[in-house]
Amino acid sequence: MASIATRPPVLDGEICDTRGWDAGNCPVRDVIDRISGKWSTLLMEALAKQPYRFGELRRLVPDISQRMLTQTLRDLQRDGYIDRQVFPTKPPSVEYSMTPLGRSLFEPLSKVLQWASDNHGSVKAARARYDDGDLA
Amino acid sequence: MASIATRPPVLDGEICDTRGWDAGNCPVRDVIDRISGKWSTLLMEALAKQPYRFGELRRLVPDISQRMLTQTLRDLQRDGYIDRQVFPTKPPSVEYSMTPLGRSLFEPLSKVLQWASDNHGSVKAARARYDDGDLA
DNA sequence: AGTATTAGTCTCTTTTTGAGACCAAGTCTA
DNA sequence: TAGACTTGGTCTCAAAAAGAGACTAATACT
Repeated sequence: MASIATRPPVLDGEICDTRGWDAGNCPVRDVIDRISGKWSTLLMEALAKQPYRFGELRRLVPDISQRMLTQTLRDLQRDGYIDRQVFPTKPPSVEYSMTPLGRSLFEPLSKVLQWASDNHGSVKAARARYDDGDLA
Repeated sequence: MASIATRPPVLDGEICDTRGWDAGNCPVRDVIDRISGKWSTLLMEALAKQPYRFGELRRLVPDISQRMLTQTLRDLQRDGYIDRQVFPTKPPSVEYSMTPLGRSLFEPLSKVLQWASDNHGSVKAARARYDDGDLA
């Protein structure tokens, strides 16, 4: 009922029906939630090029804490994107490298990274516009 | 010096030189950090299909809080990915829709989403393997 | 009068993240 | 030989972010 003025029509649940999109129980979310952290893509980008050791990654990403580096690497390893190999030296050294699964994910992911690089200007411009307060 | 056993060689800063990759001052991070939140991709995915109103999005993503919905939408709007249009009805209704910039980002992004959907099984398998504790 | 709607904001609690000390075992330096 | 430095972490504590839920104003419906 109701029909309030010129309001756009309500289209309940159409998305769900069209592609079976149940946001609450979604395999895509299960995967994406893990790689959408602040550090995941950054570390993937590094390891996509070559294997790195713990300390090297820490120097490469200067503003990550050891705690988050450890944890993010573990998460990526758990999901099968990277491999962890311990060299029994003194002190022991640990090398992280990308798995085939990781590389297969990084392929589409790198396209997003490329987009970000290409369109950084547009995004900065949009931010400036928004911050100048023209909400008209 | 040192030369500790069979340890892989240290390749300091190679990544930086090769592609000018300064993780601390990186335009890619500036863009990625915003869209890598827990809810950003989810809302983009919804709005890529059609415009939605605030309450519709809330119902569509049942486990998002109003607070985070408001904030994530504002962030996406600020970066120019979505548009916010207020209809002066009583009570007022607000419609969110994707901008051309948003669509252009969603193109590569949807590939990652597709990958997640396709490879959910492999990721779950990797997790099971890891959790079974075979760190051999 | 009472209830429901809209799109939020405000406060309070819980979770996540960041900063930094600390660890063992060995190597290098003085 | 004492002291400092290296490795890849873990532990604790403080700060920041996120979640839960109450609350708002103006109006419509019952």
